[in-house]
Amino acid sequence: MATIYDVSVLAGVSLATVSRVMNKNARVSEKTRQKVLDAMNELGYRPNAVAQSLASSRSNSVGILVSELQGQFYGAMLSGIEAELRAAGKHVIITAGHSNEADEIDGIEFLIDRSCDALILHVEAVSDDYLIQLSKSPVPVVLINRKIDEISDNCISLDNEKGGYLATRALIDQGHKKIAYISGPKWKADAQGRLAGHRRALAESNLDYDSELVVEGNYQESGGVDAMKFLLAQKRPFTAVVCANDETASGAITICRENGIKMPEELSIVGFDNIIFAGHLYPKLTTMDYPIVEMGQMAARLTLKNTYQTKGATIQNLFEPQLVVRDSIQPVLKNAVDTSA
Amino acid sequence: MATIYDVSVLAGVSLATVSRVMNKNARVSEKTRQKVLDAMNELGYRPNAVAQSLASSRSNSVGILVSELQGQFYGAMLSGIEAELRAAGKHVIITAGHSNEADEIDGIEFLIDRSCDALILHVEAVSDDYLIQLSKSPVPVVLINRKIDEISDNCISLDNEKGGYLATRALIDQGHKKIAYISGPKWKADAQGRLAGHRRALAESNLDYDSELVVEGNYQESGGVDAMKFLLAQKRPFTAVVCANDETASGAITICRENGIKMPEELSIVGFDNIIFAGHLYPKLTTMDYPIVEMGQMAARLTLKNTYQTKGATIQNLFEPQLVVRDSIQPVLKNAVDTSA
DNA sequence: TTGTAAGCGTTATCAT
DNA sequence: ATGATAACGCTTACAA
Repeated sequence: MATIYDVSVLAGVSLATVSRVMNKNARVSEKTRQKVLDAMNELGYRPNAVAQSLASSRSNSVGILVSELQGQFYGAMLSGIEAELRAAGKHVIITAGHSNEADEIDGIEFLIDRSCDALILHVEAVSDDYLIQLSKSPVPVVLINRKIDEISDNCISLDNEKGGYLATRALIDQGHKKIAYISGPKWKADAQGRLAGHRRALAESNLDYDSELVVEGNYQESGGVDAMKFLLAQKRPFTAVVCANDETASGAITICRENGIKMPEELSIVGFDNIIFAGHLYPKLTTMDYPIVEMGQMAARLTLKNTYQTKGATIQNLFEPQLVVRDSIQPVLKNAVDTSA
Repeated sequence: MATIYDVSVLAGVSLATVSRVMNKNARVSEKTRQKVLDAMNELGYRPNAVAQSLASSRSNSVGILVSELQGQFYGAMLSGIEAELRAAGKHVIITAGHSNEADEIDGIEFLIDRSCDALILHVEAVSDDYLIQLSKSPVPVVLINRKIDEISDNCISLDNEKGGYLATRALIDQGHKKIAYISGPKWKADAQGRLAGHRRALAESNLDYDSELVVEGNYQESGGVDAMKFLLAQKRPFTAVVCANDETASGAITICRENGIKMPEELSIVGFDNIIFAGHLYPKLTTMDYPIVEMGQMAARLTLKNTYQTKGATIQNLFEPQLVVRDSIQPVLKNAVDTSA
């Protein structure tokens, strides 16, 4: 592999000059510029990124930490970020935090150690304090799906509480009174927010909050499956269920169908996230749109602005979820799930 | 940020000694070892990964290139790889190739420039020659979902042709004779393989290959949607359709339902990949299982073996797809899609 | 077992 | 506009 030295020799100039033509900033005479460029071509020269990083403590790449590599939500988020960054000529280093503190910290340190120019994090387990501290370090950080007041400028987040509220509200507006809820893992902030919104909607309409109808899932199909089995086994009537995300809803729907429950006639369902699949479920899922691709782009844009001085970008820190009405809800009739079946 | 120098001073030893305790290989007296460890702790020392890479041309991380960050298939693949590698203490740098040659090459060079110790690639656009050439370079390469004879030891692939064959065969066995096919992008090798298998199954049973019933999709829901619309508009009868992957099937199913076509009574459908969602579609999708998680793990294991001398690993290069029967197919009756509807 | 010192391939500060 | 040369933080012969 040719080095900058080889190029300098072939071009008959100094190392410094070669470096200058690579980093377009400094002025170099057009003539020597060409000589150098030619030499580079002839040698098939490619700068050693590691050496560049060491010398300049920049890397032209931003580190991304996401909870899981799997899942439509994360996939969409990564796509949004990557597309925007790549368009700006930046590269992306992605790693996973697995929703647990040790892995998240490990991942963050890995990214920093690779001298990423900036970080975009979707972290769940790590504490606010840690992040506040982190944001004081030299490497710019953008948080996605998390809002911390002290560093709110660096947060791109969704109003989860409002989403939970709107989801439940959609059901209440259709006359539902017994509304079950399959939550995400309760230690997660977004799961808490959504559930809080659910409770607010209930309270606002003077509906009781029945803790027996609230069960914790895992944001995955399997959680929806288990939770719905549990709800049905309880034989406690409900006419609608809001699921903390679409995967959960999908699992729940599967179990309902296996139990011969007609949707939406006998049971209305609303999901959360509006992943691509939501529109292909049967019944097509009414859900809260989580503009995760746009938010990913926004996070990237914020990074570009903070770190690479890209200008002209308007930053939107808080996004609003929006109800997407499809086929999975309908007005309540006398259609409580027959718990004696 | 503390450097190795700070540690050496505090511990009262030389740089080399500190380096030695970090790289457990060389022998260091237990006493000095402790002194160094203490100093590291006291300073909160973290080695500079970039400097390490530059000096040693190793990075303890492997580069992964995948076509898209989005999609259940890629997500599963990434998870499989990452889990295995992380368990071995290796990190992962992920980037996307977007199924086009320029981006794929760009991504590969990016990874090499980061001095990844090895590469695991899911590439589609780049030529065999390029990859053969690449595999002669110092950095070990493992290819996933691609088989190139000259470097078959480094390939972890699925027998796509057999999968296509088996999928169609399942339908033929149920008496179907008019079988439509929604392909993946025809320039992709796996799409070609699957379609070839389809044709072989047809030929074997003396069924005509009707090119009017073969339409090209994009491996996504949208492609399934468009393709099925097209097939239905043709008013050319068929009693079954095999879709080149599950997303495609999902889109196709949506359109069928919108057109009042009963599945599987009026139309049998089989997918390919067996992504998680397949079991939650309605009807539950019969599909070819693509053991992508295992294959990802295997790719990781092969990398570990080649690059880090991990031993005791048995490598399986070729995987077999397997039919997973669910609810989306049934024996043919007189149930051709009513094209006069 | 431990220390010395020469790289690794760039960038960046001074001179010129 | 160009050239020397000292970092950057670590690894690794080679000595001791």
